[in-house]
Amino acid sequence: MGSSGSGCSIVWFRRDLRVEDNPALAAGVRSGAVVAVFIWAPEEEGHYFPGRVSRWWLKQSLSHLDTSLKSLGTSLITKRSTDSVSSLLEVIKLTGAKKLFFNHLYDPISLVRDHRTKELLTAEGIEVRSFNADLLYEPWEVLDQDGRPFSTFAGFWERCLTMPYDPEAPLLPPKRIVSGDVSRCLPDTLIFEDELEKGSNALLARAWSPGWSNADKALTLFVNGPLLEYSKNRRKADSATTSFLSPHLHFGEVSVRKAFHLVRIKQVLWANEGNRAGEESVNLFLMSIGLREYSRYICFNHPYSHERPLLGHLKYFPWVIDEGYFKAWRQGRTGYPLVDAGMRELWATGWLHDRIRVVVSSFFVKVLQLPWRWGMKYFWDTLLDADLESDALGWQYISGTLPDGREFDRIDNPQFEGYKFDPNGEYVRRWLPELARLPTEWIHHPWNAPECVLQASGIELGSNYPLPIIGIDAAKARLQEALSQMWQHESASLATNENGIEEGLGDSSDSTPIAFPQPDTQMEMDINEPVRNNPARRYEDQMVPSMTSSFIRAEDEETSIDLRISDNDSRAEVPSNRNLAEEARADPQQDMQMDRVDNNSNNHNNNNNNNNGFTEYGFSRGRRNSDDSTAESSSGGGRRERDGGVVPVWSPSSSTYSDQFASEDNNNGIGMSPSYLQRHPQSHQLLNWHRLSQTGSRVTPSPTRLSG
DNA sequence: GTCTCCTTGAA
DNA sequence: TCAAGGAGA
Repeated sequence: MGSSGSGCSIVWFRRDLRVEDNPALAAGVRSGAVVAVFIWAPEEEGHYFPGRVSRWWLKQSLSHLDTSLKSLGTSLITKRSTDSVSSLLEVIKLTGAKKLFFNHLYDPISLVRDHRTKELLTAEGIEVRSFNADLLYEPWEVLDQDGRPFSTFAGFWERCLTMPYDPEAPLLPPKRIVSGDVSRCLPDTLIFEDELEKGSNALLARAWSPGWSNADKALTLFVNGPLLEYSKNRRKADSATTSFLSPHLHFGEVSVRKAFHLVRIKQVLWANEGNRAGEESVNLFLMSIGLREYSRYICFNHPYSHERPLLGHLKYFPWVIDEGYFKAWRQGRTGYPLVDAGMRELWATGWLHDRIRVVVSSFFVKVLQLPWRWGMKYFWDTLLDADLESDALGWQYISGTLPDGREFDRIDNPQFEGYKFDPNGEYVRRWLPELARLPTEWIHHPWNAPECVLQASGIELGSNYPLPIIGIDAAKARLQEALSQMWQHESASLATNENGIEEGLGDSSDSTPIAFPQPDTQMEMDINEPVRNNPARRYEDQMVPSMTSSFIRAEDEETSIDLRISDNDSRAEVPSNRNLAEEARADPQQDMQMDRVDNNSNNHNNNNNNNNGFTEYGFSRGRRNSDDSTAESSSGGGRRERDGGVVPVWSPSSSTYSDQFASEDNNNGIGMSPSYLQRHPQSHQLLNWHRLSQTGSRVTPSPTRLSG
């Protein structure tokens, strides 16, 4: 313990559970003795307390990391906490550390927490530096020609692929770590699962191997194997040809940059060979990496995106609040075999093919018309790779609340999708044993099957397999009706507002939390459930909402963790040491964006009528300590000041930024911009006219004109 | 063959 | 929307 007390560094592990290509760890090692810390403070996550399978993964991954660290010369200090920052302070006191290094996260809770950490520790005289370990490019690096964030994935990704500099090359693992003095710092034993959960989790280890070196192996295997056929196979629900990297990526066990570089090498190789299929596969795989990047990008630029739609055009949509529907969906008893098979697979394994995620979530939003946040929360609770940013992006995409999202009023028919993704019905038969004997001809629409076929297959619709919960035609009709209701509400509200009457919840209806249903006591699964044997309570941890440890009451949910600044405020500032030219452009909105910690005091004027304790915080990544800008490069490139550099933070500054999504109304998410209208005139029917007229757009808010 | 209408896929 | 592709006139 060479340097006890003489200023060792804390390396704070979070979702970067690897020793390879870990810039924070590398910086720690470079600067001397290291104390590696993991703090388990799930209560800080509010609703988003990790689900059972996710906690299982974390447990394995931490133990794997600890083993690696031990072989390098130190070990992982684990702390159970309800407040990460005070736990850090405690560890710092006990070890005499003088520095703290960590890698960036981009979800809103982390941004607030990390900023607070930085402020408090800096005030204590601790040097705090943070790094990019999670993304190819930091969100603030990827901007359009006007220096603004992109609003569509295509633009964003195109820019990423044509950046003037490549993503940083991955770092090698340290050869050796000098351990700081942790003799006074007792690790806590972390409890990630109870006895019941242990039983449910027992089988997970057969299919998955958490831990960074396993992740590395999985990456290598994928790149040298299924990657080539990725494009061909991606439409098959049942194929084992996806990368299976997502849980590894979620916990940062594998570096996205490493994956990117490996895949790029293949791309060059295959391009030289003229292997079109291979190139196509690479592009598609990189695109899915890109979507992950984009999810962080969106979350950073719109930190409420896990709570609220980015587009406000569904503000008045009358969602169906029906827990019976919700339950049928969760249990895989909707009467649509592909949907049901997917939901049962999710239930049993915590995993779902990307295509099937689209199918079940689209069914949820369009056919059942349940509020998307319920579905997102259920995914959060059940997916092995549950990831707030990615899931928020996915559900918003499906719900059509992104500028480049799907059309809201187009319903996909699960029957046809069934024959597309599962043409032989194998997937359905695996997860719905009650349909196993049904001929392929009927497997995706048993309700059409002749009675004699059903009988021969041992199926009694409505008894051992449900009839469709709602017909697709009925769902379409209901959706149209709901949309016209929405327009009526919208115009009524517009009229009210024009009369100068403040509409009490006008700004919050879209975002008004439709509270999560009360937890069921159990799932009452009467289906064949392949993996378990103690029926009574085992599902409890998967209930939506699994908020047992949430400190947030349901009625407070939005105001507590929604961080509901007006979205003018919520757009982060440009880092103070970067992009100054862009910042300085003479655009009034940009000027407002320039408001800073120290000189802004009038930022709550933007009809932020749901002020609460949190609204005083603006979203700012800009206020960096001067030491931040002494960025050194841990990876030798040095072209960018990525390392030790820009910290995405919240600050008490409320930058009143408003980007090209004219969005002075704080609750409407992005709002629609004129350019969006030009690009997507078809979406006009879904627009919020009120907002349009406010944006200064020349578009006449007249549905007849626009829809014609 | 070519024009139109329709469906489908799409981040 | 928008592009692509199939069916049918």
